[in-house]
Amino acid sequence: MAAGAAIGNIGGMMNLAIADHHPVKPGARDSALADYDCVRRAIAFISQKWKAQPTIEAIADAAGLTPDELHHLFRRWAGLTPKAFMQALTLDHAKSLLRDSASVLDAALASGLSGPGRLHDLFVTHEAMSPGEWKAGGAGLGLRYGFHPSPFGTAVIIASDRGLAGLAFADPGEEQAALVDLQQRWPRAVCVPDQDTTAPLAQRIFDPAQWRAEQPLRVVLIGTDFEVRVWETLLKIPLGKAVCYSDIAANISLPKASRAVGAAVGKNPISFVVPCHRALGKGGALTGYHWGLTRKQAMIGWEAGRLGAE
DNA sequence: TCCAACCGACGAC
DNA sequence: GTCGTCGGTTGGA
Repeated sequence: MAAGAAIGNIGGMMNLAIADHHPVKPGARDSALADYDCVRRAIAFISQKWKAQPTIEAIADAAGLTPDELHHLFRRWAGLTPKAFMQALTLDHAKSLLRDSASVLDAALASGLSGPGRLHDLFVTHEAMSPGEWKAGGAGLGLRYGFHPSPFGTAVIIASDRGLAGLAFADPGEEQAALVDLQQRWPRAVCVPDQDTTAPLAQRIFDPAQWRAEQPLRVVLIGTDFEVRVWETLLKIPLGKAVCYSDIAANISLPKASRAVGAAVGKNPISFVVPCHRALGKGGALTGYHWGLTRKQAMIGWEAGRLGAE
Protein backbone atom coordinates (compact mmCIF):
# COMPACT_ATOMS: atom_id res chain seq x y z
CA MET A 1 0.00 0.00 0.00
CA ALA A 2 2.86 2.27 0.71
CA ALA A 3 4.19 1.04 -2.58
CA GLY A 4 0.94 1.89 -4.27
CA ALA A 5 1.13 5.47 -3.10
CA ALA A 6 4.71 5.64 -4.26
CA ILE A 7 3.82 4.43 -7.72
CA GLY A 8 1.58 7.42 -8.12
CA ASN A 9 4.62 9.65 -8.14
CA ILE A 10 6.42 7.97 -10.94
CA GLY A 11 4.70 9.72 -13.78
CA GLY A 12 5.93 13.06 -12.65
CA MET A 13 9.42 11.81 -12.04
CA MET A 14 9.75 10.15 -15.35
CA ASN A 15 9.02 13.14 -17.48
CA LEU A 16 12.49 14.51 -17.17
CA ALA A 17 14.15 11.17 -17.68
CA ILE A 18 12.45 10.03 -20.82
CA ALA A 19 13.58 11.27 -24.15
CA ASP A 20 11.00 10.37 -26.70
CA HIS A 21 11.48 9.12 -30.22
CA HIS A 22 13.47 12.07 -31.37
CA PRO A 23 16.59 11.55 -33.43
CA VAL A 24 19.81 12.20 -31.61
CA LYS A 25 20.88 15.79 -31.82
CA PRO A 26 24.64 16.21 -31.93
CA GLY A 27 25.89 17.42 -28.62
CA ALA A 28 22.61 16.71 -26.89
CA ARG A 29 22.98 16.52 -23.15
CA ASP A 30 21.71 13.40 -21.39
CA SER A 31 21.79 11.36 -24.54
CA ALA A 32 21.93 7.90 -22.98
CA LEU A 33 18.25 7.17 -23.41
CA ALA A 34 18.02 8.68 -26.86
CA ASP A 35 21.08 6.65 -27.84
CA TYR A 36 19.56 3.42 -26.67
CA ASP A 37 16.33 4.23 -28.41
CA CYS A 38 18.19 4.36 -31.71
CA VAL A 39 20.29 1.33 -30.89
CA ARG A 40 17.12 -0.55 -30.13
CA ARG A 41 15.64 0.29 -33.49
CA ALA A 42 18.84 -0.64 -35.25
CA ILE A 43 18.96 -4.03 -33.52
CA ALA A 44 15.33 -4.70 -34.30
CA PHE A 45 15.97 -3.94 -37.94
CA ILE A 46 19.13 -6.00 -38.12
CA SER A 47 17.61 -9.09 -36.56
CA GLN A 48 14.67 -8.82 -38.90
CA LYS A 49 16.70 -8.34 -42.06
CA TRP A 50 20.00 -9.98 -41.32
CA LYS A 51 19.58 -12.48 -44.11
CA ALA A 52 19.53 -9.72 -46.68
CA GLN A 53 22.82 -8.28 -45.43
CA PRO A 54 21.41 -4.82 -44.82
CA THR A 55 23.62 -1.91 -45.66
CA ILE A 56 24.69 0.67 -43.14
CA GLU A 57 22.48 3.12 -44.96
CA ALA A 58 19.42 0.93 -44.54
CA ILE A 59 20.10 0.42 -40.84
CA ALA A 60 20.64 4.11 -40.29
CA ASP A 61 17.40 4.81 -42.05
CA ALA A 62 15.53 2.36 -39.85
CA ALA A 63 17.03 3.99 -36.77
CA GLY A 64 16.09 7.43 -37.99
CA LEU A 65 19.67 8.57 -38.54
CA THR A 66 22.09 9.39 -41.29
CA PRO A 67 24.88 6.83 -41.81
CA ASP A 68 27.29 9.28 -40.29
CA GLU A 69 25.16 9.73 -37.20
CA LEU A 70 24.82 5.98 -36.89
CA HIS A 71 28.56 5.59 -36.94
CA HIS A 72 29.04 8.18 -34.21
CA LEU A 73 26.19 6.75 -32.19
CA PHE A 74 27.77 3.32 -32.00
CA ARG A 75 31.19 4.71 -31.29
CA ARG A 76 29.80 6.73 -28.43
CA TRP A 77 27.51 4.01 -27.13
CA ALA A 78 29.79 0.98 -27.21
CA GLY A 79 33.03 2.02 -28.82
CA LEU A 80 32.11 0.01 -31.87
CA THR A 81 31.62 0.73 -35.55
CA PRO A 82 28.24 -0.29 -36.94
CA LYS A 83 29.93 -3.07 -38.83
CA ALA A 84 31.65 -4.42 -35.73
CA PHE A 85 28.39 -4.16 -33.89
CA MET A 86 26.61 -6.25 -36.49
CA GLN A 87 29.43 -8.73 -36.27
CA ALA A 88 28.84 -8.98 -32.52
CA LEU A 89 25.26 -10.06 -33.08
CA THR A 90 25.99 -13.01 -35.34
CA LEU A 91 25.66 -16.63 -34.40
CA ASP A 92 29.38 -17.06 -34.98
CA HIS A 93 30.11 -14.47 -32.36
CA ALA A 94 27.74 -16.13 -29.92
CA LYS A 95 29.54 -19.40 -30.49
CA SER A 96 32.89 -17.83 -29.85
CA LEU A 97 31.56 -16.47 -26.56
CA LEU A 98 30.50 -20.01 -25.72
CA ARG A 99 33.92 -21.47 -26.36
CA ASP A 100 34.98 -23.44 -23.25
CA SER A 101 31.61 -22.79 -21.69
CA ALA A 102 32.06 -25.62 -19.21
CA SER A 103 35.60 -24.81 -18.20
CA VAL A 104 34.91 -21.10 -17.77
CA LEU A 105 32.93 -21.88 -14.67
CA ASP A 106 35.51 -24.27 -13.27
CA ALA A 107 38.29 -21.83 -13.95
CA ALA A 108 36.47 -19.06 -12.14
CA LEU A 109 35.98 -21.36 -9.21
CA ALA A 110 39.63 -22.32 -9.14
CA SER A 111 40.92 -18.77 -9.27
CA GLY A 112 38.49 -18.00 -6.48
CA LEU A 113 39.76 -15.81 -3.70
CA SER A 114 43.48 -16.15 -4.16
CA GLY A 115 44.17 -15.91 -7.84
CA PRO A 116 44.71 -12.70 -9.72
CA GLY A 117 41.88 -13.58 -12.08
CA ARG A 118 38.82 -11.44 -11.96
CA LEU A 119 35.59 -13.28 -11.45
CA HIS A 120 33.28 -10.73 -12.90
CA ASP A 121 34.13 -7.56 -14.74
CA LEU A 122 31.96 -5.56 -12.41
CA PHE A 123 33.30 -6.67 -9.06
CA VAL A 124 30.55 -7.88 -6.85
CA THR A 125 30.25 -9.24 -3.35
CA HIS A 126 27.03 -10.97 -2.69
CA GLU A 127 25.08 -12.41 0.14
CA ALA A 128 22.02 -14.54 -0.18
CA MET A 129 18.73 -14.03 1.53
CA SER A 130 16.17 -16.80 1.44
CA PRO A 131 12.47 -16.03 1.26
CA GLY A 132 12.22 -17.25 4.83
CA GLU A 133 14.92 -14.90 5.99
CA TRP A 134 13.34 -12.11 4.11
CA LYS A 135 10.01 -12.77 5.72
CA ALA A 136 11.51 -12.88 9.19
CA GLY A 137 13.72 -9.86 8.81
CA GLY A 138 11.60 -8.04 6.33
CA ALA A 139 9.57 -6.22 8.93
CA GLY A 140 12.33 -3.73 9.64
CA LEU A 141 13.82 -3.70 6.17
CA GLY A 142 12.79 -1.39 3.42
CA LEU A 143 13.59 -1.09 -0.24
CA ARG A 144 14.41 2.10 -2.05
CA TYR A 145 13.95 2.56 -5.75
CA GLY A 146 14.83 5.02 -8.45
CA PHE A 147 14.82 5.43 -12.22
CA HIS A 148 17.97 6.29 -14.12
CA PRO A 149 19.04 6.53 -17.74
CA SER A 150 21.34 3.71 -18.83
CA PRO A 151 22.87 2.36 -22.02
CA PHE A 152 20.00 -0.14 -22.17
CA GLY A 153 17.04 2.15 -21.58
CA THR A 154 15.67 3.39 -18.32
CA ALA A 155 17.04 1.38 -15.43
CA VAL A 156 14.88 0.65 -12.42
CA ILE A 157 17.08 0.16 -9.39
CA ILE A 158 15.97 -1.28 -6.07
CA ALA A 159 18.34 -1.18 -3.13
CA SER A 160 18.15 -2.60 0.37
CA ASP A 161 20.47 -1.54 3.15
CA ARG A 162 22.30 -4.81 2.58
CA GLY A 163 23.02 -3.98 -1.01
CA LEU A 164 21.59 -3.86 -4.50
CA ALA A 165 18.51 -6.06 -4.67
CA GLY A 166 16.97 -5.42 -8.06
CA LEU A 167 17.75 -3.97 -11.46
CA ALA A 168 15.31 -3.93 -14.35
CA PHE A 169 15.07 -2.10 -17.66
CA ALA A 170 12.21 -0.41 -19.39
CA ASP A 171 11.52 0.99 -22.82
CA PRO A 172 9.79 4.37 -23.01
CA GLY A 173 6.34 4.23 -21.49
CA GLU A 174 6.93 0.97 -19.66
CA GLU A 175 8.67 2.31 -16.59
CA GLN A 176 5.80 1.74 -14.20
CA ALA A 177 5.22 -1.78 -15.43
CA ALA A 178 8.90 -2.56 -14.98
CA LEU A 179 8.85 -1.28 -11.42
CA VAL A 180 5.75 -3.27 -10.58
CA ASP A 181 7.23 -6.39 -12.15
CA LEU A 182 10.32 -5.99 -10.01
CA GLN A 183 8.45 -5.13 -6.82
CA GLN A 184 6.20 -8.14 -7.14
CA ARG A 185 9.13 -10.38 -6.44
CA TRP A 186 9.10 -9.19 -2.82
CA PRO A 187 5.44 -8.62 -2.08
CA ARG A 188 6.03 -8.08 1.62
CA ALA A 189 8.63 -5.40 1.23
CA VAL A 190 7.94 -1.73 1.65
CA CYS A 191 9.28 0.14 -1.35
CA VAL A 192 9.83 3.86 -1.31
CA PRO A 193 11.24 6.16 -3.99
CA ASP A 194 14.71 7.42 -3.20
CA GLN A 195 16.70 8.61 -6.18
CA ASP A 196 19.49 9.86 -3.96
CA THR A 197 20.24 6.33 -2.81
CA THR A 198 19.97 4.67 -6.20
CA ALA A 199 21.68 7.32 -8.33
CA PRO A 200 25.25 6.49 -7.20
CA LEU A 201 24.55 2.81 -7.85
CA ALA A 202 23.38 3.55 -11.36
CA GLN A 203 26.36 5.73 -12.05
CA ARG A 204 28.74 3.07 -10.95
CA ILE A 205 27.09 0.06 -12.55
CA PHE A 206 27.01 1.56 -16.03
CA ASP A 207 30.40 3.23 -16.03
CA PRO A 208 33.13 0.63 -16.56
CA ALA A 209 35.72 3.17 -15.44
CA GLN A 210 34.25 2.84 -11.96
CA TRP A 211 34.45 -0.95 -11.77
CA ARG A 212 36.95 -1.54 -8.99
CA ALA A 213 38.06 -4.68 -7.24
CA GLU A 214 38.92 -2.84 -4.02
CA GLN A 215 35.39 -1.65 -3.52
CA PRO A 216 33.12 -4.31 -4.89
CA LEU A 217 29.47 -3.61 -5.44
CA ARG A 218 27.36 -5.07 -2.66
CA VAL A 219 24.52 -7.19 -3.89
CA VAL A 220 21.89 -9.16 -2.03
CA LEU A 221 20.41 -12.20 -3.75
CA ILE A 222 16.85 -12.87 -2.68
CA GLY A 223 15.43 -16.14 -3.95
CA THR A 224 15.03 -19.85 -3.31
CA ASP A 225 18.08 -21.94 -2.58
CA PHE A 226 18.22 -23.26 -6.09
CA GLU A 227 17.77 -19.86 -7.68
CA VAL A 228 20.54 -18.35 -5.59
CA ARG A 229 22.92 -21.12 -6.61
CA VAL A 230 22.15 -20.48 -10.26
CA TRP A 231 22.64 -16.73 -9.88
CA GLU A 232 25.92 -17.25 -8.06
CA THR A 233 27.05 -19.33 -10.99
CA LEU A 234 26.15 -16.55 -13.40
CA LEU A 235 28.35 -14.19 -11.42
CA LYS A 236 31.34 -16.34 -12.32
CA ILE A 237 31.02 -15.69 -16.04
CA PRO A 238 33.54 -13.07 -17.08
CA LEU A 239 33.04 -10.40 -19.68
CA GLY A 240 33.51 -11.78 -23.16
CA LYS A 241 32.38 -15.27 -22.23
CA ALA A 242 29.06 -17.03 -22.24
CA VAL A 243 27.85 -20.36 -20.95
CA CYS A 244 24.95 -22.60 -21.86
CA TYR A 245 22.23 -23.65 -19.49
CA SER A 246 23.31 -27.26 -19.32
CA ASP A 247 26.80 -26.24 -18.18
CA ILE A 248 25.33 -24.17 -15.40
CA ALA A 249 23.33 -27.22 -14.38
CA ALA A 250 26.43 -29.38 -14.41
CA ASN A 251 28.33 -26.79 -12.41
CA ILE A 252 25.87 -26.94 -9.54
CA SER A 253 25.94 -30.74 -9.62
CA LEU A 254 22.49 -31.13 -11.10
CA PRO A 255 23.44 -32.10 -14.65
CA LYS A 256 19.89 -32.91 -15.64
CA ALA A 257 18.36 -29.71 -14.39
CA SER A 258 19.21 -27.48 -17.34
CA ARG A 259 15.60 -26.73 -17.88
CA ALA A 260 15.03 -25.69 -14.32
CA VAL A 261 18.20 -23.65 -14.60
CA GLY A 262 16.65 -21.78 -17.49
CA ALA A 263 13.64 -20.95 -15.38
CA ALA A 264 15.82 -19.76 -12.51
CA VAL A 265 17.99 -17.65 -14.78
CA GLY A 266 14.82 -16.05 -16.04
CA LYS A 267 13.92 -14.99 -12.53
CA ASN A 268 17.17 -13.16 -11.94
CA PRO A 269 16.13 -9.89 -10.30
CA ILE A 270 19.40 -8.03 -10.87
CA SER A 271 19.68 -7.80 -14.61
CA PHE A 272 23.08 -6.95 -16.08
CA VAL A 273 24.90 -7.07 -12.72
CA VAL A 274 24.06 -10.75 -12.44
CA PRO A 275 24.88 -11.39 -16.08
CA CYS A 276 22.02 -13.57 -17.19
CA HIS A 277 22.53 -12.17 -20.69
CA ARG A 278 25.65 -14.36 -20.83
CA ALA A 279 23.57 -17.53 -20.69
CA LEU A 280 22.87 -18.88 -24.16
CA GLY A 281 21.39 -22.01 -25.65
CA LYS A 282 23.78 -24.82 -26.44
CA GLY A 283 24.12 -23.91 -30.09
CA GLY A 284 24.58 -20.21 -29.44
CA ALA A 285 20.92 -19.30 -29.82
CA LEU A 286 19.89 -16.39 -27.64
CA THR A 287 16.82 -18.27 -26.35
CA GLY A 288 15.05 -15.75 -24.14
CA TYR A 289 15.40 -12.72 -21.95
CA HIS A 290 13.03 -11.36 -19.36
CA TRP A 291 13.50 -7.80 -20.55
CA GLY A 292 13.33 -8.63 -24.26
CA LEU A 293 15.72 -10.33 -26.65
CA THR A 294 16.61 -6.99 -28.20
CA ARG A 295 18.04 -5.86 -24.90
CA LYS A 296 20.02 -9.08 -24.57
CA GLN A 297 21.51 -8.41 -27.99
CA ALA A 298 22.26 -4.85 -26.98
CA MET A 299 24.17 -6.03 -23.92
CA ILE A 300 26.14 -8.54 -25.92
CA GLY A 301 27.01 -5.90 -28.50
CA TRP A 302 27.90 -3.36 -25.85
CA GLU A 303 30.15 -5.86 -24.12
CA ALA A 304 31.85 -6.65 -27.40
CA GLY A 305 32.86 -3.02 -27.43
CA ARG A 306 34.13 -3.23 -23.87
CA LEU A 307 36.26 -6.18 -24.83
CA GLY A 308 38.15 -4.18 -27.35
CA ALA A 309 38.69 -1.40 -24.83
CA GLU A 310 40.38 -3.62 -22.27
C1' DT B 1 5.97 -31.94 5.89
C1' DC B 2 4.21 -34.37 1.61
C1' DC B 3 2.51 -34.88 -3.00
C1' DA B 4 0.72 -34.00 -7.58
C1' DA B 5 -0.05 -30.89 -11.05
C1' DC B 6 2.14 -27.46 -13.61
C1' DC B 7 5.32 -25.43 -16.77
C1' DG B 8 9.04 -23.85 -19.31
C1' DA B 9 15.14 -18.43 -21.03
C1' DC B 10 16.33 -27.02 -22.76
C1' DG B 11 17.97 -29.72 -26.19
C1' DA B 12 17.65 -33.18 -29.77
C1' DC B 13 15.55 -34.27 -34.32
C1' DG C 1 9.01 -26.19 -36.01
C1' DT C 2 7.70 -29.73 -32.54
C1' DC C 3 8.19 -32.96 -29.12
C1' DG C 4 10.06 -35.76 -25.29
C1' DT C 5 11.70 -35.12 -20.87
C1' DC C 6 12.58 -33.56 -16.23
C1' DG C 7 13.14 -31.22 -12.07
C1' DG C 8 11.94 -26.87 -9.38
C1' DT C 9 7.92 -24.45 -7.92
C1' DT C 10 3.50 -24.00 -6.11
C1' DG C 11 -0.47 -24.69 -3.51
C1' DG C 12 -3.64 -27.61 -1.21
C1' DA C 13 -4.13 -31.12 2.49
